[in-house]
Amino acid sequence: MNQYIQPSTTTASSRIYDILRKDLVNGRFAAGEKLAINALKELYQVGLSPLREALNKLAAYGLLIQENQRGFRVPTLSRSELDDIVKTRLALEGMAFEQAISLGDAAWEANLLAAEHRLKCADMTLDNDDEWERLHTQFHRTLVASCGSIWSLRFIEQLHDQFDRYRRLGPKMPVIRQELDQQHHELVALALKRDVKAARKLLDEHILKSYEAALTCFAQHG
Amino acid sequence: MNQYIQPSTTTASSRIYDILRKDLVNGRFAAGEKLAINALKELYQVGLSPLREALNKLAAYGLLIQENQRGFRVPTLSRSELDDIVKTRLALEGMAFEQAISLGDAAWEANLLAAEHRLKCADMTLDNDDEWERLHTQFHRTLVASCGSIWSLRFIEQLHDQFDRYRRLGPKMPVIRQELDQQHHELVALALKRDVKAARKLLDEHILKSYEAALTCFAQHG
DNA sequence: ATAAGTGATAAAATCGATTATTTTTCAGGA
DNA sequence: TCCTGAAAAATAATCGATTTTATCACTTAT
Repeated sequence: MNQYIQPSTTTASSRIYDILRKDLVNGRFAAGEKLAINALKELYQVGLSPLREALNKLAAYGLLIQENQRGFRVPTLSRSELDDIVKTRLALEGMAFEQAISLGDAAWEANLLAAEHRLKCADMTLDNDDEWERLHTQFHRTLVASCGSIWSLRFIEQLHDQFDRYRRLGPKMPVIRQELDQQHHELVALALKRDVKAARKLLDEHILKSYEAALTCFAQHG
Repeated sequence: MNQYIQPSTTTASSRIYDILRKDLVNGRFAAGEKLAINALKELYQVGLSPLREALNKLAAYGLLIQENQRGFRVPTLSRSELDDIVKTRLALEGMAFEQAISLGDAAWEANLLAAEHRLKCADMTLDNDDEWERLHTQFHRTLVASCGSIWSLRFIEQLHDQFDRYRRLGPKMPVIRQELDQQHHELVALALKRDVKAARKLLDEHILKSYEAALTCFAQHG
């Protein structure tokens, strides 16, 4: 494992960080909203110091905006930023996937099959969205895990969180969702066949299709 | 300006963040070293709360490693990580530069010429390394500034900081330095000519040459 | 009617002290 | 001599209170 991953025993600060990160990605707070620190303190039943440390980390990570003497705000959403996120994902994730296919060993293949299977199982049980989201994130992480670039993986994860802020706002789209699920399967198949070209092409399509889905969040909301 | 930039009035936390970030990039603390928070408190004459907030942000940014209940450490340096940083820079910065040349307007051209000129002036006065570093960073930031992708710019800046941790450890190399300075001038010339292909090629060479210089930090140290 | 000032209120940032955890030290036993 | 584990010391994390800064409602002057 690499030195940039944190765990070991857990602190109030890291716990609240994980929770807030998830809540921010899930759109629990409105875009542009100012976070009232004292309210958060009550809401999450946590002290001021660990809370502020978590908020500071989230701001450095890009899930919050920090303005000196004015606390923290949720970043606004815009079509142009979504476009940027998607373009950057296409480039970074595409390269990483190609590398991952070239470099991936048997353990990676096994992880990939396992991640796909777990995701498929979660697809069946229609409730428990949270769990599906977790497995979906894990699946995409596994796709590129063997690319060999710690920094690319880091950036890709950050972009996924940003992208998901948009995607999870939109309405459920069973048709698109089904197509995306189908692509998950095909991505694994192409990856295992080491068909770099075709896999890359399909990943691009996959990202663009989910972009399509994410775009609908503007139709509904602002 | 974009919402991810912070300024306005300044707090103890943001002040100490800027200082620590610079000191970390400059190698003031040894790689792998554990930071004694109380010592930092004395050293920078700052309270515990703002200091911890700054450290948390730096950890999220990648200039520190945070381990629960064990405080903060300076990330170690390794050949393989440097390779990763350089490869990722080549990809991200290369794309961004191509875009920047395509999209840059007259204001960008003016900024570019200004940044180059300031850097050249700093080249003359051999003392004041800090100022040169600042202008050098600013020059490279300007090169890609008009690429249109907030997220790429963000990642590129992060990678520059990481790269500079290595570069600034090595010995001064006047010959390579002179070649790099020459390339700065040529990069501007090609960018203004909108010669995307040649500019991209030169930027790649530029990054690889500074990689060469950064590599020497391993010859000296570990 | 608008703009600039003023005081009250709310909120953010910071401090000093306390609590929890890790690390070190050292005595006792194999 | 080398473990082992308990006590002591050091350090990280957190809390509660204080200070500083922004915000809002209101007054006064242009």
